[in-house]
Formats: sequence, C-alpha cells, structure tokens
Amino acid sequence: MSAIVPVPLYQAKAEFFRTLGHPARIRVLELLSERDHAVHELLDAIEIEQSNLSQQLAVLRRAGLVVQRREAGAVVYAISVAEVRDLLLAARAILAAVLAGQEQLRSELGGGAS
Amino acid sequence: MSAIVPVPLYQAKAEFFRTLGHPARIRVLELLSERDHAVHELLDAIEIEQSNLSQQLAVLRRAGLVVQRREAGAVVYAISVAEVRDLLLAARAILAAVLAGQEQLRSELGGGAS
DNA sequence: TCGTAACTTGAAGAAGTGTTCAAGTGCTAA
DNA sequence: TTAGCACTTGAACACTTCTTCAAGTTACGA
Repeated sequence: MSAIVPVPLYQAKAEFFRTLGHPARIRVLELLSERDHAVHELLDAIEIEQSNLSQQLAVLRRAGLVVQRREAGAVVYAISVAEVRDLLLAARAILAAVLAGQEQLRSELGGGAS
Repeated sequence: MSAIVPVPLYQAKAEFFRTLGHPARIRVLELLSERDHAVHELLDAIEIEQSNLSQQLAVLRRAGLVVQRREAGAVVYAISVAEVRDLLLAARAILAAVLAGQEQLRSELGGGAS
C-alpha cells in the first residue's frame, strides 16, 4: 500500500538514461555483462580510484541495474536485468550509425578540419 | 585529413546516453519516431517553453540524432538514425523489468511504506 | 584480538546541465 | 518594404552531478 508517486514514464526513462551517462558506469555494465566481477577486478580494469568506483557502483545499485553479494571476503557485482546487454548493443548500433553519418558529412563538406 | 581526437568508445557511449537523459528530449524522440513533426507540433505536445524546446532540439541535433528542414514556413524535424526506435524499445523493456523487480522487492519486504 | 585487505560512505568544492529571458534570424505575405 | 510568425541563439543564474578526501565498516588470517 505504499503511496508511490507516479513519476511520468518519460521522466523515468530520462533518469534511467542518465544513469548510463558516465564512462565508468558503462564500462562496469559491459564488464558485468560478460560475467560477474569482484570490485577489485573492476578496479583493475577501469583506471579510477576505489572510492570513485564505489560511488559509481552505488549509482547503478540505486537504479536497480546491478546487485551485490559477498563471496570469500570480496564483494561481487552482477547485472540484475539481463536486457541491459541488448540495450548496450542497440546503443552501439546507433553510435556506429551516427559516427558513420558524421564521417560522411565531413567528407561531403570537403574533408576540411573540424 | 581532419585530426579527429580519438574519444574512447565508452566515453562516446556515455555522452550519447546523457543526450537521452532529459524528459523533453525523450518525448521529442518518441514523437519523431512516429512521424516527422514541425516545431510547433512538438510544442503543442510537450508543455515546455518554445525557447527551451529549441535548446533541447539543438542538443539532439548536435548529437546527430535528428535533422532539421524547412517546409512551407515551418521547421520540420526528423529522426536521422532509424535505430533510435530500437533503443527506446530496449530501454522500455529494461525499465519494465527494473520496476517489476522493485515492486517484487517491496512486497517481499512486507508491503511497507517507501 | 589485532592487523590488514577490501570496500562503502559522507561531505565539500569543482565542473557540468537546465531553465529562462531578451535579442536575433529567416520566411512569407500584405 | 515592412509586419509578423516561427523559430534559434547567447548569456546568466540555479541546480545537479563528479571527483576526491577522510573516516568508517566488514570479514578474514596471523
């Protein structure tokens, strides 16, 4: 019976995309969509301070995209929503299309500088 | 031969997602993925000031997601990358999964308040 | 039980975004 | 050629998000 404030759907979507709007968080999701990782493994892969990584993991946790568990003295993270991988793939496709479009535009403009 | 600075891919992805991280921009993309719209049509649908809408459209244009054309005295916008629709659908699926997960968690915790 | 490795948290200043206002541009039509 | 509609732009201030530092927690091992 909790009184959930009905956040408009398009606002929920915007918040969700903002959650993905950080390089470290993207990398975490990409790594986790391969397999579960302990925090220190992520740390080895990501070039960021531990406390900063922890902050970013907290953002992903609050958004409900990842879950945490403790295992043999380490904290292990996992993707909680399998569809995340599809989203990352869709994003990759768009990005490729956009970048290709920009490249084409650039050459149509005569190969000039930026 | 333009000297393009090689932005790391995961940073480009993050920027891309941030572009989507605004309710008005999401609505614009949803409307445009149905059909092309003139600015004043978007304005009728979105409850936002004209200059603010214009700012948001500029963000989408800079990101290369929409294109502008002039038609009979009006400015008409269109999606430039067809895959945007797939992305919005993928996002909807994740959002549904995440919200369902939260709802389940809430009930497991005993139906308490937030 | 003490030390240490592995994380998380809170807080504060820096950096980045969003909203709004005023002014400007580009058509079209009288 | 001038009026007016449709839209864009620049700039300023408010607001949010990031990064970093210092302090705190948890669990294992000596």
